[in-house]
Amino acid sequence: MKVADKHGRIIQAAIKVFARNGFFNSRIAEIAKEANVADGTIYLYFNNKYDILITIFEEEMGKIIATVKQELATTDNPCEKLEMFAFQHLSLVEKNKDLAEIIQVELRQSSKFMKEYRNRKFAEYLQIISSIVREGQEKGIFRKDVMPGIFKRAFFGALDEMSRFWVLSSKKKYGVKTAAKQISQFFLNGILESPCPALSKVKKVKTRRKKVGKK
Amino acid sequence: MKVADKHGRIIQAAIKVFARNGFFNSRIAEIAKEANVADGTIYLYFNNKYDILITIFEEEMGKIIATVKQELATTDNPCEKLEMFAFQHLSLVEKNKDLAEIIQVELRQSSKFMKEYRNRKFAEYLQIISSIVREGQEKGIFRKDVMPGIFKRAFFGALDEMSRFWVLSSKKKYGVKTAAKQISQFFLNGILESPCPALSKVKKVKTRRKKVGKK
DNA sequence: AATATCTGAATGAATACACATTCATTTATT
DNA sequence: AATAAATGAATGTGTATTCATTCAGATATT
Repeated sequence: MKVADKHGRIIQAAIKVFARNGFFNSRIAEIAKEANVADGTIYLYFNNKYDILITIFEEEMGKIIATVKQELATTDNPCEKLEMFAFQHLSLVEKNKDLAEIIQVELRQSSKFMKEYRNRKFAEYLQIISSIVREGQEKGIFRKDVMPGIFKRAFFGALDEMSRFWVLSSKKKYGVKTAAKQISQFFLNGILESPCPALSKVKKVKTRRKKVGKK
Repeated sequence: MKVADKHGRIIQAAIKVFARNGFFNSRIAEIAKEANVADGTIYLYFNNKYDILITIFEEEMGKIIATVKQELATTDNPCEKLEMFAFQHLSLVEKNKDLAEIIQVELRQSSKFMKEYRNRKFAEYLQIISSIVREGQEKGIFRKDVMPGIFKRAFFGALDEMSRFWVLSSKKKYGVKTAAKQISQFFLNGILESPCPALSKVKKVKTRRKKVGKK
């Protein structure tokens, strides 16, 4: 039971190798070597190279969603939930650099199948955010004109880009806590010190123009 | 001068084909066919397949940065600049779906070179955002505790994720204007209706904890 | 307890094939 | 006629996948 669990070893090796070279530039032989397994052995556990990638996503993403949901259940304050989500997300990325890189970089391959696939799993993850927003709106804490569907993407996107920075550059200028705090504060309070001056008396009339409704 | 400009035709064909299949799943033969050119002709204009991708990025990204900078010069109100940036970004994505998909999906390939590459060009683009923030802070409009380096990523990330949604799903639930308006409002004003209740009297002491200064 | 038989997980050399790139030839331009 | 541009069939390489073979351990036979 020490050298066993080939499945797990292959997955872990693949995460490492895919993160290192990218999916298309990774050789099955390299994964096999990393896992201390023969090339052919991989095909006893996976149908093909692509199947390994899918499995990584499937198995690991599930864990993440579960972890986050569980953590959020410890408070019912929407503001705090948002901040917790940010912190959790960034922490998970930091703890699993290789996995994060694969999810961020490789799973964006435009294969039709992957598009669908990513959507399904991600929908669930994004859903967490929009639920928080709706909860906050019901409690009268969040503005009613905030569209949860847009918000969830904006919030996730902000975290995601911040992660990418870490994943790709590896030299972190900001800590997880600082980043999580800042980002959730942007979204909660905005960045305005005083009300914005000209927005009412604007006259530019350049490209953009239209109403969008006061509120 | 009608059937000429092979360079341009190849680039345009490649944008289409890469967006359709992804870089690695695209065949030179397919690009050649799409451009009405012989396979070999492509090698009269480009060193190799990868060179085509680089060129797409180099040529098109430059145009975009120029356009956005020019547009922002029409106002000196930081708030408005932020909203214009959002609108411009999303508009450009909408107008160039294929290109947007390539920049979003393909250029995230983890090849070492591309990492560096993306960074250089993107730095310039992100720089635009942080400049707006600093300008706003100097004018006393934006809060001083906002870190421009984090903000630029958060803001760009929010727009980027919104774009991805459009690029991948193609069925737009929200218009460009609505999205740009919402996203810039999130960042300017936050989403709070009333001050958040518990944040002061929080006791959870779960994972996160730290200050960041009142203001 | 010793020996024979079976089993299927693991191996890695051999296979098969897709496709980027080349270049001898053809076609257009001057 | 000379030069340049374009062609596309042929080449060669790289690598995912296969499969005949091995062999450690389980099970049966004596």
